Amino acid sequence: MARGRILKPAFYARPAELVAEDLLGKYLIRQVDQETIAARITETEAYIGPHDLACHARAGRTSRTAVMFGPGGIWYVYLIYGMYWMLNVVTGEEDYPAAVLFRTVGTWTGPGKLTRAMSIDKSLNGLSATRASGLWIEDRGPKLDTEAVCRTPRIGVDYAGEWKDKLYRYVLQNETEAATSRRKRSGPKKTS
DNA sequence: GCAGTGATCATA
DNA sequence: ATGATCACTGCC
Repeated sequence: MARGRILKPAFYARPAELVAEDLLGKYLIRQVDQETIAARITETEAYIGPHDLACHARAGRTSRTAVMFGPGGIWYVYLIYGMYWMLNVVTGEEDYPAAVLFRTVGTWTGPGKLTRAMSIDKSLNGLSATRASGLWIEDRGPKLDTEAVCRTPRIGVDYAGEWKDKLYRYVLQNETEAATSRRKRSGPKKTS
């Protein structure tokens, strides 16, 4: 049963950038038979609409992308490289295709590893993320004061022209990690 | 650095 | 029907 507040459709019926950032620190809950796994969300990516050349919906509505045109708050799950299930949640209003990819939850780094660990596959495609059944997301309290949101370009979208550099990847870090990232980004300091 | 693996999509 | 392309991972 839910130990936190289940995120409602209104949470998802917003632009993907906002949903992607707000999902950080929430919990992804998987229930199969009597077993429940809960994992904190620490890395997401936003695919913001048909004009976003990294978004699957750039080619319009196809059988694969049809669920992206559904209402916010349903799962979009697809197979990549013949091996890995990618978990996304649809965002925005009905008929506007956009989604957020789950890239890291709990201790599983990488979108393919988290779906394998949580037994997530195509059978969840198109189902609701807003009911305590199978797979859903809960708010179990605010982010820690020691945590910060870092934005970077998305992974694996080099083909997307100007869209490959947009800062649509969101990572939840503690302050120490965030400071290290900032230092790396600004380059090594001159010492003499 | 690159192979593995299969659905999806454009082209025909 | 065929061939290219992947929102990845693990091993070299």
